[in-house]
Amino acid sequence: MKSTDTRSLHGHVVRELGRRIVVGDLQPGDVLPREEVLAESMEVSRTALREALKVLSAKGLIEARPKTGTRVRPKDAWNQLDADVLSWRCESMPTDDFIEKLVEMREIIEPAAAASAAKQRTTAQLAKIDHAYRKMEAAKDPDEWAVADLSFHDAVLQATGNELLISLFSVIESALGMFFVLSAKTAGDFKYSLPHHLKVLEAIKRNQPEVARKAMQGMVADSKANLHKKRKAKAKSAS
Amino acid sequence: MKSTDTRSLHGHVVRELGRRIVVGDLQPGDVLPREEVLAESMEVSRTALREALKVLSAKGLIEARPKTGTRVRPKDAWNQLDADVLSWRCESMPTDDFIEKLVEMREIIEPAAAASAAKQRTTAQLAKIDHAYRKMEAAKDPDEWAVADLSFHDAVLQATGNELLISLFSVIESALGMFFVLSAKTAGDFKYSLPHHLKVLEAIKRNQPEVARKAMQGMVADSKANLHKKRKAKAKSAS
DNA sequence: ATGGTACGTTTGTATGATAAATTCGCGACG
DNA sequence: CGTCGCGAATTTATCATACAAACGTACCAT
Repeated sequence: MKSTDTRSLHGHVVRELGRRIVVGDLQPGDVLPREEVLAESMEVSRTALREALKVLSAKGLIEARPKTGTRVRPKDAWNQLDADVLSWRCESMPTDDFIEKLVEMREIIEPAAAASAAKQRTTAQLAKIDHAYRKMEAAKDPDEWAVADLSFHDAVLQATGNELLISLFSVIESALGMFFVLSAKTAGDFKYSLPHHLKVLEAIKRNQPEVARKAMQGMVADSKANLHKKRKAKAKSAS
Repeated sequence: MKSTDTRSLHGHVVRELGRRIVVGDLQPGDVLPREEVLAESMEVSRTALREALKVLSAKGLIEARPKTGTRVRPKDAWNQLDADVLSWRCESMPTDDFIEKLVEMREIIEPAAAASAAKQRTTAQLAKIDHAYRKMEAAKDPDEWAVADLSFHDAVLQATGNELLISLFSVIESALGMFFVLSAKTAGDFKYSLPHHLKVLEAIKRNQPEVARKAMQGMVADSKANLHKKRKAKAKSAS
C-alpha cells in the first residue's frame, strides 16, 4: 500500500500532524494555531503547511473554516480505512485492543473472499492462486514463504473480482503486516499452515464456496491463536 | 459521510479532476498538463490547483514527480474506499456490475456486524438499537422509516465497537444510499422488512451471534432481491 | 561504447498581498 | 428590555511571482 512519503516537506508535516491527532495529542474539538504561527512552528512556509492541511482534511482528520480556525474533527469522521491513518495508529498505539479489531476485520474479509472466489474465479485467476501455493510449498526459508503467502491471499482476493474488497484487504493486511514481521521467522515450522492453504485452494478449484469459506475460517482462526501465543510469550519475556 | 465540498475553488477542481479520472476520461498512465497550463485551463491559480492535486494524490489517484510530470496511477492504487472516489463512481458509472459489488460488500459486512454486536454489545448499545427499532415501528411515512432504518443499522454497527467496521459500513451505505433514495417510497408497504429487523434485535438482545448473523443475512438477501426487482421494473419502463 | 557531467524542464517551496467568509459586538429600533 | 441588523476584526481562501531542488536527457570526453 502506498503512503505519503515523508521525504517531501509537506509530507513530513502531514505525518507529524496526523500522528499527533491519531495519537490523541491533539484531541477532537481542539483548534490548531492559525496557519501563520503553525507554519513557523513547523519551520515550513504557509504554502507547504496548507497543502498538508488539505491532505489531512481529505482524510477527515481536520476541518478548516474562516474566522473559526482549523479544528480536529470527531473520531467518527476520520477515514479509519485510510492507509496513513491506519499506519499512524499502528506506529504509536499497538494496544492489544486495536490489533484485535484488525484481526476481526480479517476474520470477516478473508472467509467471505474465499467463498466469493470459489464462485467467481476464472481459470486464469485459479492458476495464479495455484502458482502462489506451489511457491509456498517450495519455499526454502521464512522470507520466501512470507512473500508467497502474501501473494496467495492476494490472488484469492483478486479472484473475487471486487476491487472494493481488494482495497479493503490491502489496507488491513498491510496494517497487520507490521505485527507479523517476525512471526514466521520465530515459528519452529514456518510451513505449518500449508495444509490449510491447500484446502482453500482445492475448494476454490472445485467451485465450492462454503467449503472454501470454512477452510479459510480455520486458517485465520489458527493464525489468530498463533498471534495470541506470540504476544503472551513476548509479554512474559518482557516481565 | 463527509465529502469534499464543491463550493470552495480547489474543492471544485478536486471534484472535476477526480471525476475525469474515475470515469476513465483520464486513464492510468496518462500524464496531465503541467501545473501552469492546467491551472489556467481550470481558471484557478497554481496554488489552488496544487492543493487539489495533493488531495487527489492522498486518494491515490495521481502521483507527481519533478520533471516527469503528474500522472494517473493504476486503478489498484486508488483508495477505492474513499468516500469521494466512491461517490464519483456512483455519479457517472451506475452500471449494474458496480452496484453488485457494493451489495456484495453489504452482504459481507452486515451479517458479520450483527454477529459481533450480539457478542460485544453493552446494554446501552442494545438500548439504542431497540430505540431505533421502535422508531421504525412507529414510522408514519417512508421518510420517517428511512431515517429510522439507517439509525437501526448504524446502532448495530456501533455495538460492534469496531471503528474500522463502522467506517467501512458508513462508506458503503452512503454509496448504496444513492440508489435507495426512492426505493422505500415506491414500495407498497414500506414496513415489509420490520419482522427481519425484529429477529436481528431479539438475537442481539439474547446474545446469540449465529442467530443474529442468519437473521441479518436474510434481511440483506431480501433487500437485494427487492433491488433487483426495482431495477428490472425500471429497465422495462425505460424501454 | 560507456560513463559522467551540464542543461533544461517540471514540480517543490517560499513570500507577500488581496479577497472572501464568518463570528462577534455594537447600536438602533420595536 | 429584547431583538434584529449592520459593521469591524480575524482567519482562512486565493492569487501572483520568484527561486530552489530534483530528475531526465543529451552531449561530451575518455
